[in-house]
Amino acid sequence: MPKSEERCREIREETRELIVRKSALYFARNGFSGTKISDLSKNIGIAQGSIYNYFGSKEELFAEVYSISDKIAGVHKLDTVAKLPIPADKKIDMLSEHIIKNIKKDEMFSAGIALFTQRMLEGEADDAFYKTTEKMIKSGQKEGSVVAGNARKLAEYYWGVVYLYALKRLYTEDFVMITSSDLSRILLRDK
Amino acid sequence: MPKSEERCREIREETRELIVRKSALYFARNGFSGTKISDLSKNIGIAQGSIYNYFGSKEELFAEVYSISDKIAGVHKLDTVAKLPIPADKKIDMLSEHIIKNIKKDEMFSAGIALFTQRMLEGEADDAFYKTTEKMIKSGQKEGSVVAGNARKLAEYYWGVVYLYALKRLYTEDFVMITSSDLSRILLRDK
Amino acid sequence: MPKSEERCREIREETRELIVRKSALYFARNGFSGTKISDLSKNIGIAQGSIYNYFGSKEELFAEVYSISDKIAGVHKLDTVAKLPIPADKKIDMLSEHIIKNIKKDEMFSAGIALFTQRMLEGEADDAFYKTTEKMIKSGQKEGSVVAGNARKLAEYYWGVVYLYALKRLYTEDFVMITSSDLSRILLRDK
Amino acid sequence: MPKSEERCREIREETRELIVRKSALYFARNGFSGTKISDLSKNIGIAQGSIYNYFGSKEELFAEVYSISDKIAGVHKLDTVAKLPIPADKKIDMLSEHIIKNIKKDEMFSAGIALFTQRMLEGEADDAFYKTTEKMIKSGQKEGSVVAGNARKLAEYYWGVVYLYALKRLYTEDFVMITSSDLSRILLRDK
DNA sequence: CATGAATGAGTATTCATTCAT
DNA sequence: TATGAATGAATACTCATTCAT
Repeated sequence: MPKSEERCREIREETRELIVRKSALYFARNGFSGTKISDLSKNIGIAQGSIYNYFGSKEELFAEVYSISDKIAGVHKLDTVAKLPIPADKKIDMLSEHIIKNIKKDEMFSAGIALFTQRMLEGEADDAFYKTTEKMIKSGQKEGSVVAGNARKLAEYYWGVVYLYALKRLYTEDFVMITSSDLSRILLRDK
Repeated sequence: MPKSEERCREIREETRELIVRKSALYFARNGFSGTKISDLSKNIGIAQGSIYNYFGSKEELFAEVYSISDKIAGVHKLDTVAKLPIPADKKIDMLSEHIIKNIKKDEMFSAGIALFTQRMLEGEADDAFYKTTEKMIKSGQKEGSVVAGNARKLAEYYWGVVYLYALKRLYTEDFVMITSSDLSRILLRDK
Repeated sequence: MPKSEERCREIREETRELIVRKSALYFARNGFSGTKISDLSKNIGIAQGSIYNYFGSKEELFAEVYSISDKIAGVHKLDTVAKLPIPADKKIDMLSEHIIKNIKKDEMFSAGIALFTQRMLEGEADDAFYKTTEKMIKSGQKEGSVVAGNARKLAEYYWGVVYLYALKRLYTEDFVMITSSDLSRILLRDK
Repeated sequence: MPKSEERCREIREETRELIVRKSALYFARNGFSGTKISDLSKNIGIAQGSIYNYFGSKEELFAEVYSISDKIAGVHKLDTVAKLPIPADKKIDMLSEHIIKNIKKDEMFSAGIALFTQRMLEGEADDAFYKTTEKMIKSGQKEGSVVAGNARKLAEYYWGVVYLYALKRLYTEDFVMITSSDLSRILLRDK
């Protein structure tokens, strides 16, 4: 019965995915210690024991969530944008627009950003990510559109602010969102 | 012979203060759930039981820490600055310098900021604080030194960035600090 | 495959019942403060944590034990006896025989009586219970078989003595039990 | 300064006495485990530490309280009454009157009775006490004034009821007291 | 001796994890 | 594989006792 076996794997994959996504939101909001497996399972709508059919431990689940936070946040989009044959300031505007739009409409995006950045803060995550931003910044500085200053600092600053608004989105209903041009202005000179 | 009542109160006050200050740093770093009373007591250098001579529960201690986070961060300094008879851009520069200097040299300041802002995020803290910043921003906008835009948004943005670097300071050794003029630039037009 | 929901409820009900019954004996003997959850769990034969799957706290468990003490003691039997179409002195004799027999043979009965009466002493329990006894006493007084005196006083006295021997049964091996006619004589005139 | 030394011992003796008496009431009401040193000290009006200047431990204090419970209850009065050259029924009436009067007017008497009887229940206390009562009962039986039955049983029964009303007095305001003749009737035939 | 803050062993409670069904 | 009751190690909290003043 190859078909049923196939279907089985599918279901398994779906459940696993469900767990990871729902957990991501919970972990992003409450942190590792602030998240109880019992809460998680209630939130997901499965039994506590079931989680352990997919992940060996809370830590393992968290690691998985961490490791896909970049996918959730769609961080690879950055590379796509970075490679476009357009001026750096355009790239930065595109990026900012993309980010602000997604923070507004997609809670999961915010969770991804929050987790990904926390991972970065703890020195675990992909340095390549900052490197790409730095490159964009340096091009912009050469082109005269980006403010002066250490490129690494500016990259950290830019993403820090993104993290900040992802957090705000996750924690409160009631805050005033910045615009994509506010965000871009971190890097871009006033015109 | 009983201890002098005066001396007794003094001792209590000192110990209480010690507990709160040391706990603040710990809570700021590890959050509520991530903080164990046993760790705290080790860190403070007193017995676990002693903490309960001053606070009824971990939650109560945390509430106290939260409630004094503004004092730890010295938030009232903002009022002093706001009242000075100088242009808004000068005030903002002074404020930014004060903040950046303290984040660099005083971990406790960062802890205060972090806790205070989290409290704000949870909608518990003093709105008056933002209000003061907003006023400064509006004056600056009239004077032409501050960028256009909703004052509340700008205030939240400014303090958000402060929070961000307080967090960075608390979590990692290794990050590139922004300058006070980077911080001021959130509000001030490029010259 | 999930356990049948029916079976689950059954298991829960059984375990809950087991905990309450075994705890009742322990609480009756040692009081609230004298009872440790660790002792209870050892005595019941389950893990400490399991108790907390059924009761939120030691206090809650105690309250439950208290609240069913009347069922444990089978206090409703009193109503049955009270309604029989026989003279009051016969009813009283039947009641006394029932009580003395059960104190002798059933430790749990004694525990129920002890807890129920303590609850009464604390003013929490069912007054209806005394009322029924009072009625029986008043009938007996009209019929000339019961001693003169305030019916409430006699009822309290009668049940007080029952409580006393329940306590003796719980605390010591070595005491001289009264007979059912000793007990009845509290209410009945000498013939 | 022999006088001052004398006075010193006196004060010490008074404080010790105060502790024991106040503790007796507390222990009688709440039992050993239900009594906290902190409550005790608050209740007595001295510091916790001070109690340890007089007693080595909570257990030692309790033992002291236990050991004087007979003095508190004035149990030796029983011997005095027993030796009077009057019929047993008169003795019993006198005893009952004394007991009921004191339960009504003196909480401390009730505490003494409660503790003394509990000690008896635990098999620690003075058997001589029951023996005296038994003798009185046996005389009364010979004289025809006391009901038939095992003297030990009757003695335990009589004092059990005394204990019961001492407890009621300690726990509640609101109960109907028996009369001394109710109490005597446990032992005496109806006339 | 009196005091009350400090102590830490003991007790209550939580929660990640296991396992029989 | 899904379930949720059971587990016990980890954690929060209490309280008898000590001790510097």
